[in-house]
Amino acid sequence: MTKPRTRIQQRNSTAILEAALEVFSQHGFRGATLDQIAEGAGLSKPNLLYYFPSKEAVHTALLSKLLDTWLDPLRAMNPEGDPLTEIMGYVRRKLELSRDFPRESRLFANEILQGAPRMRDAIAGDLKTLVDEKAVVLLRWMDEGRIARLHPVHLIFSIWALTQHYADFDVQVRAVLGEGHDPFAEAQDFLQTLFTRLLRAEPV
Amino acid sequence: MTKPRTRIQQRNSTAILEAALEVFSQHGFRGATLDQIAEGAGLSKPNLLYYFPSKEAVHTALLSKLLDTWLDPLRAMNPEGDPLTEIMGYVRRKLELSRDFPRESRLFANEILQGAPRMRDAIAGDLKTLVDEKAVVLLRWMDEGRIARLHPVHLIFSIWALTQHYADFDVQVRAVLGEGHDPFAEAQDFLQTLFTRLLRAEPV
DNA sequence: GTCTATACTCTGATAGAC
DNA sequence: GTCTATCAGAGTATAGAC
Repeated sequence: MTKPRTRIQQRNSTAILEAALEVFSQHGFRGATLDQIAEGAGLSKPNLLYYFPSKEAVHTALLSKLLDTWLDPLRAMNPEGDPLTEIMGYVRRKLELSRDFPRESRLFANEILQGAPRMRDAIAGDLKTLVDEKAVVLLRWMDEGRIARLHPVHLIFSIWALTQHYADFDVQVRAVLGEGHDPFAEAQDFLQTLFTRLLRAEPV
Repeated sequence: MTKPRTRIQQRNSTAILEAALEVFSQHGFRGATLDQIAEGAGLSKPNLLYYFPSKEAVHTALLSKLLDTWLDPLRAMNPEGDPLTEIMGYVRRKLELSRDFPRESRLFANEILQGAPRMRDAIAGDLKTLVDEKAVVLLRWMDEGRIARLHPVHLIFSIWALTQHYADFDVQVRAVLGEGHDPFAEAQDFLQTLFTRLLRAEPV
């Protein structure tokens, strides 16, 4: 169902993927059921399987759309820009992704938690390539003394960990903060401060 | 099966919980099956259900042991100690937990990802209480000018996010780093640097 | 205390009427 | 393109022999 032609097909395909995102992101691949997805999409189970040949196919369709979106903010980090501006922009965009697409974040988290059985290649391939490329840029900035010296790949990990935490552990974050908080607004401030302090070039 | 009496019961109970940890941490509650757990424990499925009345009971037994262990490092942060030493000690111990008990970390992550259906109370209760208590200590240290001023609860979140990332996203971390790395040793160095820079009291 | 056999439900997937 | 009916297998749980 890669190229839906009619409007009905378009609508149902979209409804299925939307419902599947909801279910897979909450229960993981094995914990999700076609019944739940079909109900969420307002279709019968056989009708769902008319659009996608199997549960696996629905999941794969979701994942393959995901990685690209996920990496866009890192791709957008400009090697020719101002280091601190570029890195802070990356942090901000990544946190916005967590805020606006928490289910996608959790879908990804579930996949990695389970050992990435359906994403191993993409991670060891496209993802690693992009990170290596950006690590070179970060290293150059460090060599030029424009940001503090740190392990560039772990620096990227730290951005992932801190931003995704607010999507993946949202329930815990809200429970611990208590009432009357805006977790993402506070996180934006906090991470701004954190990375500014971390990256400020050392006075030599 | 809270108080096993014979040695066989002790051994089987332990084997079940060990196997269940393996399965639940990888597939989440709904994705895990008693078949897998029974096989891992070397028991028949009915025999497993002799020790625990239901799948739910096995899962609950695991979770209730977990939270305490998980909070110990934070509890151990001494209000009377040297601020930087205490916080860095907490970071180190938390990362060691990730390294030594990655399955427990993933079990916890799965539970939170799924909206913490079986841990909501514990999180809004014991966990929040402990965090609030330690946040007061951190605030005092900040007021005394002994560490930099930051939102204390988000500071704790950042420690959780950064340390748990190395357990929960282990597959991704290793894939991106490539061969010839010791993720946890590198993380120890990296986080040491990160938090030292972050917390160094501002020259006023 | 432990096992075999089995009841019963859920799940992914298919067949075939409309 | 969509539905009803249905299947085979997996899933949780129980009964009852030993």
